[in-house]
Amino acid sequence: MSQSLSRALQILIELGEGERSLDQVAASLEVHKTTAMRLLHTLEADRFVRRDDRQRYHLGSRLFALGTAALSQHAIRDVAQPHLTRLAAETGGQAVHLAAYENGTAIYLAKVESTHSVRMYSRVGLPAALHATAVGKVLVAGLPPGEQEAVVAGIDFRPFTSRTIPDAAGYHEVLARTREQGWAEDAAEHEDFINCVGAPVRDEAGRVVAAVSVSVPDVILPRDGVRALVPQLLAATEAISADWAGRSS
Amino acid sequence: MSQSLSRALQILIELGEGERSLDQVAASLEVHKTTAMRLLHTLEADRFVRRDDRQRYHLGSRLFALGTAALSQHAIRDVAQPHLTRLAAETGGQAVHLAAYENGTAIYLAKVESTHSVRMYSRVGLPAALHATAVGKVLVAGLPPGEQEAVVAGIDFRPFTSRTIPDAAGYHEVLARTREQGWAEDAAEHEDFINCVGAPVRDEAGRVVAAVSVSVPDVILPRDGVRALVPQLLAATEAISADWAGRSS
DNA sequence: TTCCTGCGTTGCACAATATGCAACGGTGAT
DNA sequence: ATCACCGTTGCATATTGTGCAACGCAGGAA
Repeated sequence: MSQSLSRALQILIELGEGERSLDQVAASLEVHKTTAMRLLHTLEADRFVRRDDRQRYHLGSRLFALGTAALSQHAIRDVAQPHLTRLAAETGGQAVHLAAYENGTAIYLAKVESTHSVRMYSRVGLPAALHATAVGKVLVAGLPPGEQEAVVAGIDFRPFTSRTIPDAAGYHEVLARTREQGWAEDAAEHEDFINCVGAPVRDEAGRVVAAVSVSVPDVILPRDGVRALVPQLLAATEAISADWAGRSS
Repeated sequence: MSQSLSRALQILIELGEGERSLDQVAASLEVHKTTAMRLLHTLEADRFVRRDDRQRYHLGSRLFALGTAALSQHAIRDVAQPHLTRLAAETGGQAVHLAAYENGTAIYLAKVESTHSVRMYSRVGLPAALHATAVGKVLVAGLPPGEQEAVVAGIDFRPFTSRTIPDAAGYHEVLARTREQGWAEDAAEHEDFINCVGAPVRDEAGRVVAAVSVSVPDVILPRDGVRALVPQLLAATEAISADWAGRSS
């Protein structure tokens, strides 16, 4: 679409991984230094990028402001936050995530860290695998049929563990079950020894607007034990849906 | 420099203020709908922008991730954080700010909220007025002489209160005093009834890399009382400078 | 000293790329 | 039925972004 803009966005994404020099940026974009320079200068003028005294480029301060603004524009986050915290407490301090569908991906919008010192690879703003997480399944299952098909066709069924769903056929079955029962499971399909359950948040019209999941390491609770958390999960998502429906009043 | 990129950045900045339609974006950029559309589509493809079901454009989820990445790339923030918290506690729960100079402006990098329920107009990521805040004075006073002059020449001495420094002449005096005494004051120059003191954080070479300030409403402490906080402020900034110098080991 | 290597910058010629226009296709409100 | 609003498409034009080559500058090595 817009080549130069698209390149500039790639620069920002790359700078998100760490500082770069002009030549490094130019090399990874596969463009001439001149081109990279002008993009960087434009970004710098609006504080999207900053240069340190060693001439290395970093993400600029404008992104702080936009980052928090972006968070507050996902209004569902504010509505859900107290419920997420409560859900985490009720389930014994497990990790709780809120995610929403956006543009072919599921994105974590909020996270309550587990009180058990277990590391999970997730972070607010990063995408969640659509085929290997409970929130991913819930969000895809809630898409209108047309879009759903397109999205599933675009999924790379890359395995994370030995239990990751390997293909579209298996995935469609899971989606059907998810719709029937109103919640989804992730049985160590994304990270070994971690089971999750997830359920949808819906708006007044019944459309899925977000998904909530609870993640529990095997050592704390076996898979059946995690399933037993579903009623509490559903109570939370229903409460969020209710708050969401009544928000503008 | 790069026109299309620059326009796209304006879009992001504007979306930071709230949702917009395609026509609104095109109007405020003063370009044709087509142009705005292609920029928005490119931004959307990389999740910098998202469209809701009513076709309104919002900031996208990529900005969450970049926002937090940008914060963590300002390493001074992590070094300073514990000291800021302690300083706030030592001074009786006052508001404490950390700011750094970037590209002609001072930007708030971190903030400890006051425990008194006083609202201050500041937020992480937003710029601080160079001529009307303690951090602004400290940061400008610490610039190399050449750059300092250029920056002062670019300042718009817009008054915020009746005590705001009105011109460059007065400002230069204040900068000289700031350098001599090693700290700066803001005597209700930015917000009525709020006094601040600020001091620099320096690197190994003595260059100013950031500034810390304490802000106190008149009702809590008069101006002399705020000045009495300077020793604690300096202790904090010196501790941060020391940590900063020894960080890479 | 001199020679590197790595960083960013400038000026210029070319054409690829972004732009504006005009017309179209929806959807929802009046 | 009509209007207002929102987004989309195709196309001709020249503005705009691009690549090249040469330059400046600093720091380190020899």
